Amino acid sequence: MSLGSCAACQIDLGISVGHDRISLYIGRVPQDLPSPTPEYLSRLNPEQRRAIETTEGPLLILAGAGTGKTRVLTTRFAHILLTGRAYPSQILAVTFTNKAAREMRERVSAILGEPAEGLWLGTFHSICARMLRRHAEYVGLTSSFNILDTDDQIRLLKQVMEPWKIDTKRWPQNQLMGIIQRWKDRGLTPDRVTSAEDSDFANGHALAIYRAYQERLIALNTCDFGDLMLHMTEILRNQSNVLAQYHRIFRYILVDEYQDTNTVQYLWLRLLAKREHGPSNIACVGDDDQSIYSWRGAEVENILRFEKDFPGAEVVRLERNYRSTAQILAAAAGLIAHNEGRLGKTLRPGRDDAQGEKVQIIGVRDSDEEARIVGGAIEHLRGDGHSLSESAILMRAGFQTRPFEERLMMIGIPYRVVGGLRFYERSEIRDCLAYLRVLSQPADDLAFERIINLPKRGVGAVAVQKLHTQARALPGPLTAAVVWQIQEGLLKGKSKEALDGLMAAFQRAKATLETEGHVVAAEQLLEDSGYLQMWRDDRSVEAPGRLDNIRELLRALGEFGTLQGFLEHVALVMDTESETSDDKVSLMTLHGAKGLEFDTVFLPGWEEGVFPSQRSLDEGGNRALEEERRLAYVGLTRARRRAIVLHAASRRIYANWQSSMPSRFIEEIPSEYVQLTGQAFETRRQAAAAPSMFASGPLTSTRPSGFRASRPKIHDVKPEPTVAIGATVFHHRFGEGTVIGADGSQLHINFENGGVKRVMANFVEIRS
DNA sequence: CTAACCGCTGTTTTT
DNA sequence: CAGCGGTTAG
Repeated sequence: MSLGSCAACQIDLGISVGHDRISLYIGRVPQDLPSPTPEYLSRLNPEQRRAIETTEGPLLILAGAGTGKTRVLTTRFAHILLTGRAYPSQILAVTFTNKAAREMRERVSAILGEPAEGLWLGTFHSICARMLRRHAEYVGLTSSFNILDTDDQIRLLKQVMEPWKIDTKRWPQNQLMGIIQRWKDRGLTPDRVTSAEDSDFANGHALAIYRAYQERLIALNTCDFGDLMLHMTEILRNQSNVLAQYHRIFRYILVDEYQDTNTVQYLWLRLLAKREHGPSNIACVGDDDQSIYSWRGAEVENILRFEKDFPGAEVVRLERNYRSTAQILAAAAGLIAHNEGRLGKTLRPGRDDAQGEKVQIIGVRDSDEEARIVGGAIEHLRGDGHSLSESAILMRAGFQTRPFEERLMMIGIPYRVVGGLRFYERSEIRDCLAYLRVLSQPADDLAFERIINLPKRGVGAVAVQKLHTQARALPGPLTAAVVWQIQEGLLKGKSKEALDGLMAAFQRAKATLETEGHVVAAEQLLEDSGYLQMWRDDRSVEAPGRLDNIRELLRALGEFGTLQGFLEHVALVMDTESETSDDKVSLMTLHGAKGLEFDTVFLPGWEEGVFPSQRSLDEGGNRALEEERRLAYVGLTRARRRAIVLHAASRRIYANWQSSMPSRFIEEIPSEYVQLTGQAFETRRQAAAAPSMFASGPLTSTRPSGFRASRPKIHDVKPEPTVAIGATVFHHRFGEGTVIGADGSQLHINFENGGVKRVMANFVEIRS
């Protein structure tokens, strides 16, 4: 994005045409808006207006679910512009998702009546990337640095770890990656990690490896995601001239989803917001009750602490909910009230609708029945004229979609799984991207390694290893090592031919890039390197589809002015705008559902161990439980009219059946807003009678984490019966059968009409 | 350097 | 159960 500058006001601007247009527009404001209440401020409630009209000084907007948060944020943005307080380029607006950024941009445009361009509006990462390209040299990068994906990060770390000879069985690199990321989330460069922050990972080598990893990233002229924030924050901390420059630019700062900010994001914001003279015009919108990303480094404390960080901050609470029925709101409020350490907010119905339906809680036998009931209910709703896109099935984990997909497929209901594998994550796309990355940035060894033997060129691991040694000696990137080896005649036979050809392809593409542009160059590179031919020769069923995807990639490439612009888009945006127009039921995780709403929401799998997830509880104790509860709250508040919670008495986890208890969250919803159906009564009574789970269950467990026994346990609702071989038993699904063997509590039963099956003993009734 | 096999390990994922 | 990574055998 090229920025113009405006001599008159001494600041960087967006596209200067935009500047002219906006300033003209602002100049007309008094005539255009004669009434004291401009149109865009009408029909807002008093709190919302306060959140918009309090433009000066720090402001925290606590916006509960469905209280018009996005509307407030966008109107505030527009209000600042329309009242002439700032030019578009003087407002910094940060979101977490590209979707939120896009939405905000569109809605601001709608209020302004023209496209909003040249704004500092985007995700934390995209804005940092944009800044970092300008100041890359301060951290030893050049402005054309590449951004690595998670896959490359792990591969790079693996390489870096090698000299330490660490037993990756005991100390998996994924875990170390996690530690490094947490450090980055907290704004800790290797130099800032104190001994107190250090990890005992691999006998205390973690920090040294982190340092080496960072050095390697710089050498490759690359960044991982965390670096975008970390480097930029470091620059703002150390380079007062750079910081001053941004202080001059940004008059107003808007932050969305503040409860999800991590420490670096907080530090970055604080640096930008706190200026030597003048107030901090920073407005943060968030909801502590919807903080569900602590496992990714988010610190709820940031929002809880806001008034201390920014003394004199105003706090506005948005509590009028315009989304859900009174019943759903009351149920959700009752549930979330079980959390401690909240800022405290009570959602009130904002519209005078009827009360609506109670939250339905349905107990079922197993996951098949759960899917059958949900499928049936959706069919029913469709029969009553409701469109499928108004229903969603929200679950704790991605793999839970499986039975629902099967069922919906069987009964012929179209569905869409949101958050599955994304376009840019497909292997053929990543291969192509690797080619393009090398073209744009020959020092990107990771990209080069991915494609050096793809298609197969007879360059194996051994050869690559040799190149690495070579590259280290030179020192330089792998591509340079290859060129050198060819020149020196160190390569022979097939591998020489192959690498010669590959390097020539890059050379030609580079030339074409200059003369005919990046699209032609990309196409030529993929052709000359033999990559496209590889798929054409592939006789498998997927091959044609993959070629289609590559064609799509090239088409998308054409939408960008430069190769680098495109690569940045891919790295940061990752999301391909999916067709939302089709009438389909949405299946997604609760995390994926944040910010969305549906008339009807199905919430399956509300069982102890599943939701709240046993793993969370084991690892994070009470903190994690509260986060799980917030997740449940997010789930319930997605529903406009109907929320249906389901729980199964037994569920197949991996290989075997496990009986499970209803989630404690079900208990926690006040009973007056709930309607129980099916076996719920039964199971809950059993649960209450069974000593334990609710009172002193695994919540406070001191069991060491990571131990295999910590996986979801079998909750013995009934005492385990002892069954003799030869006994006749009855099973609710398979009918009568004869016990022919046993394996612990698992019985081998020969059923009359189902053959031999293995069944847990407490699932059968003994007949004789 | 590839192909077959064993054994382990299973959340959530805005960027 | 199933997918992946790592090892081993050809």
